[in-house]
Amino acid sequence: MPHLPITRDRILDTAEALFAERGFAGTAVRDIASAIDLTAASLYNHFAGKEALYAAVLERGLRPLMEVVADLAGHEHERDALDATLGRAMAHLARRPNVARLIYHEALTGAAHLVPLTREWIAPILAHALGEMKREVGSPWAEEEHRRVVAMWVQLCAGYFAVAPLVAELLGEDPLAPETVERQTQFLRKLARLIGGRASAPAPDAPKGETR
Amino acid sequence: MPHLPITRDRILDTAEALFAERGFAGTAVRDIASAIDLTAASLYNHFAGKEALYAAVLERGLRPLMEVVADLAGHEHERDALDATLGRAMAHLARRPNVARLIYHEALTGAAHLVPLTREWIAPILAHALGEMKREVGSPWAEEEHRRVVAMWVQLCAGYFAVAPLVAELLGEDPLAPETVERQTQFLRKLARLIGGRASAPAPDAPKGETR
Amino acid sequence: MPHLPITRDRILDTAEALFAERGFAGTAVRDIASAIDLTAASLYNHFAGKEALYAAVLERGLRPLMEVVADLAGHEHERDALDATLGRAMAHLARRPNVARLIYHEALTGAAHLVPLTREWIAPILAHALGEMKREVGSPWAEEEHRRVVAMWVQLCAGYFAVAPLVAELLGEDPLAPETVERQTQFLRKLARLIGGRASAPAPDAPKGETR
Amino acid sequence: MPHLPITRDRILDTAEALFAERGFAGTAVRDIASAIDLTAASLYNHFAGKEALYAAVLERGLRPLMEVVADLAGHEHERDALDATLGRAMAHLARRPNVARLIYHEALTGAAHLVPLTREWIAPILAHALGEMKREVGSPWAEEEHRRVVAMWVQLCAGYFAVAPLVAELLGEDPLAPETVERQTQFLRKLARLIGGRASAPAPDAPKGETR
DNA sequence: GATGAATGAGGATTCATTCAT
DNA sequence: AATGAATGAATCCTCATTCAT
Repeated sequence: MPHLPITRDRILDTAEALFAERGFAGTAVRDIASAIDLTAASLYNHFAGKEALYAAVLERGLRPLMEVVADLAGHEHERDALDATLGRAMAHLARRPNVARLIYHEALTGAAHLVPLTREWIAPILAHALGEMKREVGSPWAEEEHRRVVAMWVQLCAGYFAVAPLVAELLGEDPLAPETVERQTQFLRKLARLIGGRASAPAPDAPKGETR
Repeated sequence: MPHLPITRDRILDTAEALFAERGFAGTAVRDIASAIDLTAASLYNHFAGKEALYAAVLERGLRPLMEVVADLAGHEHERDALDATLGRAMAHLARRPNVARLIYHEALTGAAHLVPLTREWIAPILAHALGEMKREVGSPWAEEEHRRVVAMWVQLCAGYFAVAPLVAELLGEDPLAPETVERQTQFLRKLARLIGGRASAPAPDAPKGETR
Repeated sequence: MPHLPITRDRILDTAEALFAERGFAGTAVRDIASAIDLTAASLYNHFAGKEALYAAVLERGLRPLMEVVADLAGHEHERDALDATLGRAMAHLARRPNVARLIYHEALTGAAHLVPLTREWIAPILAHALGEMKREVGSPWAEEEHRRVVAMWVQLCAGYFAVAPLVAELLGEDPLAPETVERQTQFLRKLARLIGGRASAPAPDAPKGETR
Repeated sequence: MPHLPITRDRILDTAEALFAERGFAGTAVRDIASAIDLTAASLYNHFAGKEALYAAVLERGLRPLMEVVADLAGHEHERDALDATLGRAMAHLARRPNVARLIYHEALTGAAHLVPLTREWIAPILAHALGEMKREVGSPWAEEEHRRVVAMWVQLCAGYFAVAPLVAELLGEDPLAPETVERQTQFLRKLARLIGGRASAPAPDAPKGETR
């Protein structure tokens, strides 16, 4: 049972929020520090610099997400695999919407920090997913299109949370509210069924737990 | 037949590229200026400031895109409307991929500049699109889901170009190459057919021109 | 006929004085700037950075000194060559005592900036001087000692000005006052005669001009 | 038989090395501390501050040197006094070359820390030395020049070690190697004989012990 | 004695912007 | 139009120092 988050974690929390909101260049170290009543100088007792802090934020944010997805890879052969993947990924992102935004910030600005991480994690996951899709029967997608399908799901899951602020503004609903997330998840599952993804054939039934 | 682009346009071009690449905060006025062998000071003879320049870039980039979409709204009732929309939007974005990235930068950082523009343009377009969808027969989507469908298409069109740099890095293909864009467009059309969008029912036939 | 020194030169002047007084690490860019009623930011319109400014100071200070010495090399064969060298070098250093101090600062801290300059200038001069000494007749110095003789003269000329502040403090006389410099020069000439330097044998007569 | 040097001495050793290398302003307390696997904070358990540490370094470095010279003053009347002085001073400085560099750093930067020490030590020594020189018979030096002679010897002894790094770089020999030091010492003794210092007349014979 | 954490005071550098020329 | 020069406000970061543990 953890106590109050220790300083280092509080810094990471704040930094994550600000980096997600303003991007790397738009975020001042001093702002991160002062958001938790710290001096910028003090922050340097915990992180070597802005870059190092940013890297730590990304690492901490992406690792669990990668693990969620990688974990899925293990149960892929089950019927409702895609349903479960969508559920868990959406649940995870709903709890850490900033991670989605960080990913998009990175993707937009060249992904310098992302590439090393993704080389390590995304590549194997992608390979696995593509393998699964190939084995699928009755899929409407040609093998050449499989990567596009994967990319589509990423866009629809992560992108939903990444652009949430704009959606909130335009549509007047809170995209992060639990019910909204749930509705979006159901929407994605319906989409999955319509386009005959891996889990298309049998059972849109399992209640599956959205992870803690 | 345009001559050498006059200074103002060259500034806009460069600014668009840099803002798209680095975001607003990450782009220095001096970098924009020196990219076309100009002093930062000179740039102020053409634009009132960084903000004004950024606004001009957005305006110039978004207006034609809006018009493309708005134009579609006028011929919506035609059979292959969605197909045509996808084709034109993708073609437009392929020519101005930076616009997509600008949109995403904006969406990620609160969309302060985007909101006024979108209030003016997006709202009516969205309303129209929703109207069309409602009139559709045999659609698998409940009315509650219509907005999600629209958002999905936006994500899949603009998002594709926005995250192009990362895709290029990860997939090793050039997402902006004409053939790649064409394949992605075909992919989206296939998706449209599978999920029974507005144009789903009847005829996936017309060849329609991709503009320019 | 030059007018008021242009800003860039005034910066160099001030920087030279402060670097000579406090060393590189001990000198704040802001102090240099404010000494001529400039903002630190303004200084960056003239020099790329502290390092670049320092390099420019060294370059500007050392080049004429090198030329004085190199020039001597051309008239080495004359009788009173060493006398003339001492006179000119001392006169030059008396006008730019900061240069001597800069050299010593550099020598003490690793000479990172000095080495490239000296490789280019000192090496040939040293070679020439050694050649002259070897040709000398009746010299009390073995060839192995020639380099030590040269080093000695450098120490006694430049060193005199470099440690001038301490001398001033300890001895209570102003080492930079013209009469004091003249007396030190005479002292060195006497020393030269005593140790039978290159020009020792014949004529301590020439009136030699101390350069402009 | 000394054990492992206790912390205080290790700090002084490291500080001496770094101050000699980089000067006072260029040396960070943290660097001194971390060089012996200590925290900067811990260093404050041993010294009141950077200034105090620097003063302690100077004190520890200069006192023995002063004593060597002062000791000489006691045996001045002996024939080979200057020979012995040179030998001991060079031997001492060869073992503590950093001291020479510290002295020069001080001399260059105003000698704020040096002046109090020198007032106390140098003044009497200087007075004594001058007295000895005056008593000398057959000296080529006028009384007015005596102080210059003393200053010359200081420059040639201490200066040799102070600028050693630059010499090493330029001449490609290690100025601190025992043989090199010995050769330089012999050179200075020869110089002493040539210019008829105090010990000029008689015997360059004494075996002299290089002190401790 | 040692240290993690905190901090005020700089310190180098960047940046958007202005203005006289 | 263009620019060199200037600048206030930041921005990232370092440093010497303190203090509770």
